[in-house]
Amino acid sequence: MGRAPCCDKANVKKGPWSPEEDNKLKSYIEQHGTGGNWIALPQKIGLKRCGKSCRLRWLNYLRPNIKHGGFSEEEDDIICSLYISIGSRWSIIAAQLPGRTDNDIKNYWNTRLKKKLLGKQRKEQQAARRGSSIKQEMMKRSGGGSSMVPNSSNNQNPQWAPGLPPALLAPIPYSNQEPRVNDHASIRKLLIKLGGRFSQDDLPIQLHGTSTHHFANYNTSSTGQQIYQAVNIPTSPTDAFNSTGSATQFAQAQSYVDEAELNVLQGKINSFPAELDHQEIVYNNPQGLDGLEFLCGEGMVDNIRIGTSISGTESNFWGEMSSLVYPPVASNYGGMQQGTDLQECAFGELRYHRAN
DNA sequence: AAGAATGCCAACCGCAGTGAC
DNA sequence: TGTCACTGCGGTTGGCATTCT
Repeated sequence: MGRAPCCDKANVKKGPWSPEEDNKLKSYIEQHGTGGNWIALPQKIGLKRCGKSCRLRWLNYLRPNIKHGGFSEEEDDIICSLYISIGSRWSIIAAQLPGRTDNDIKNYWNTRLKKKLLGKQRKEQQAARRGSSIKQEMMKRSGGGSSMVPNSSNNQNPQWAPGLPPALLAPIPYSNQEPRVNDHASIRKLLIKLGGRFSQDDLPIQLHGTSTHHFANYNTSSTGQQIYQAVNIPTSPTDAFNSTGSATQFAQAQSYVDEAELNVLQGKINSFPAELDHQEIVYNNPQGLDGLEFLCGEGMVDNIRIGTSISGTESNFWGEMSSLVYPPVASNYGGMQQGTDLQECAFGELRYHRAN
């Protein structure tokens, strides 16, 4: 049985909104609120629009404190980091950028940011190509073994190596002659760069050590591996929050600053089971990798998607992978394990938005 | 200067989740 | 417990603006 249409399509206006329509909608909502029923709203105010259309217009354009265009580099970084972490969950990403809408971010990603990263990837490929030929030449001369597995002597950043997933440590088979980003150093550099400042062309890579509300700090563990801590961002809210739809509410919390709603939200967050870990989150979110082929090659993503490494081991791969992918923004591993910090962290972010 | 190509963004569409009954 | 209506989300499209040839 098909679903009944939400409105009479024949009598509904489509296309761009006129200033009159905007005024009607805006003034009504400002005075009366949405009334919790978007479908009925256009009839109430005499608009020949679908309720969904009204909602979209309000959320994406008429709502107060909406910012359009002019994305800062910090916002770029946040978007990229979150995209790597959680994929195209635009509403969640938007929740981390006050004043931005999911539609705005989605458009920005599709039209500019992705291309920007692609451009960087191409640069990396070219650099990697040059680098690998030099490396090969050196290996020939020294008669050395595998060039793909880094070790402390040839790794520019030996501290980073322990966190490498097997798939990144192993050579990736590829069929065509076009060199892809399967060169370890290139992947590492690219991912580190993606985890750091996306906007800067030149190394050295600058990680977020400065205090922003998203990237508060990162520490160095006893093993020397960098551990990132996101103070305000919950780890993958969609999956981290339970199935009551609270992720959606979290995403909206930035704009709906009604105290009652915040209280409801806090209740949901407080009931959140915090035992989920990164592995589960990423494992259950294979679609989060969609579109990332351009970052590390399709073969890599396929391997990631099916949850197996080149070596055939699955055990620790996701944990390692997530530690690689998550870092700058969404990782609060310790907090997740403790099962409490996420709640505080999530609500801290809400407080932040509310304060703004 | 004009047409074509590309970029950009607002809006639409359809699906999935959720709650009410 | 099942059905239905509503909401929210992500993908896609249409059309205007800008750039290129």
